[in-house]
Amino acid sequence: MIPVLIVEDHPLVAEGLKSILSNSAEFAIHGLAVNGAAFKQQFETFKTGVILMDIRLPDTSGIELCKHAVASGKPIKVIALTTFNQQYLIKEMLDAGAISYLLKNATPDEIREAIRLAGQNQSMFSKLVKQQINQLSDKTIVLSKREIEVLCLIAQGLTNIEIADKLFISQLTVDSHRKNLLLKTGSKNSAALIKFAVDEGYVKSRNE
Amino acid sequence: MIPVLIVEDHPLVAEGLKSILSNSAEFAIHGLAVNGAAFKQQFETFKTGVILMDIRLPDTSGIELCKHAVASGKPIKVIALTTFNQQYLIKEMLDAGAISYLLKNATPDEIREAIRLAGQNQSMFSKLVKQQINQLSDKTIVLSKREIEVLCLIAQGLTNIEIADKLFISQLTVDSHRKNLLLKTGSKNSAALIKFAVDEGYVKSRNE
DNA sequence: TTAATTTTCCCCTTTTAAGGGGATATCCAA
DNA sequence: TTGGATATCCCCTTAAAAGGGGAAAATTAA
Repeated sequence: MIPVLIVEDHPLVAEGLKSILSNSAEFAIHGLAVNGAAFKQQFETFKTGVILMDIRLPDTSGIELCKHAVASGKPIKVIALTTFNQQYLIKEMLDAGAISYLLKNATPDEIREAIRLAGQNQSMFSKLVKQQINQLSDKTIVLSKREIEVLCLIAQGLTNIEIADKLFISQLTVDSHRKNLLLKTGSKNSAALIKFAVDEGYVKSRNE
Repeated sequence: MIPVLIVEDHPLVAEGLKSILSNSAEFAIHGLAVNGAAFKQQFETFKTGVILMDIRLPDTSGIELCKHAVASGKPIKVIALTTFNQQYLIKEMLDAGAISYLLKNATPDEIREAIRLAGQNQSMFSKLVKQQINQLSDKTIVLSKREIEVLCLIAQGLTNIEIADKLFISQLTVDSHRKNLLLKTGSKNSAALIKFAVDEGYVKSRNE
């Protein structure tokens, strides 16, 4: 019997998880935390088992909570369960010590299997997540702080001159940054660059 | 007893919905459709009741299915249930005949209440959706089909000449569309336009 | 069957971005 | 302390987008 702690702020998804885990005697639901505060409280009495961890939470991020859980030294495993398939989130979550990373379109069978595997210290990733992880090792696009700064201003519709004014640097410098952004991201022009930026989470869409 | 047809491709959410509706004798789940094809089949035998309709589906959109359902003339009500809070989706869904629009972070109580209300021909909207609807009456940005088509190609990084080739129209026409897009959306340039497009859901982010 | 919108096409000029280099301080990490 | 990346600045040319019009078919809606 594997104890499971669910961290999930969407009631519907939480309900779904409870439903698919409670049909079987294999799993014992320790509790449901709808935010970081609730999690920390419930984690106190959680001695061993598996945590199903949402990443975006009202008051904090699942990445922080995962670090918290791992740092406790308890024999627990964290499975990330989220809608977000961004490279940088996957990387941070795995760096934080998560053993598996599933997307929310996962089937009940996949989730149950991931929990079983976690008990045996084995990983499991959604197909799309695997692709992202493979790309992680190949070509890691690393944008510098300044480049990200410029990128965000481009996304706001500023021209190079306006960006230069805002950052107190020469227009030529902004020009360089922009060229490097296109080069590094493999984008053909500003439009494609911004699309990339939103996809990769450098620029946040209003709906994320 | 209200018959309910669920249209939802995320297994977890579907499971959650089944769970919160099956506890009560008030609702009778007619079926679960995970895509448009399945919906059309199951809709054949659905005489009256409420449809919980996801918008983004693997093979079609909930907007199309809603139109289909309304056109049938059967005494049914459609409730949109989705993660997307974009103005144009809300508008299209309501235009298609949906009575209510809920976000997926809705509570079980809210969902049950929305179904009851739908049976009495009354609407219900999530808080954030209400805000969007209020803004709708103010300034409604309506992009034409062709404009959206061009917009998506711009987001892919194509130049006007490439878009013209792809759509078998003159480069000058694409130029016009692009100008109108900037004008209608109030964007200063392509970068801002693409940001707007992702925000409003005209262009899908990889992570949505 | 009008009227309105959409789609298509065209003129013009100016501004901005993109593509091709290069160069020098600075800062960070091996 | 010595590379390597970063951030800054500069040259050049070409391509593309933006800004300002206008106008005729084709659809769509009233």
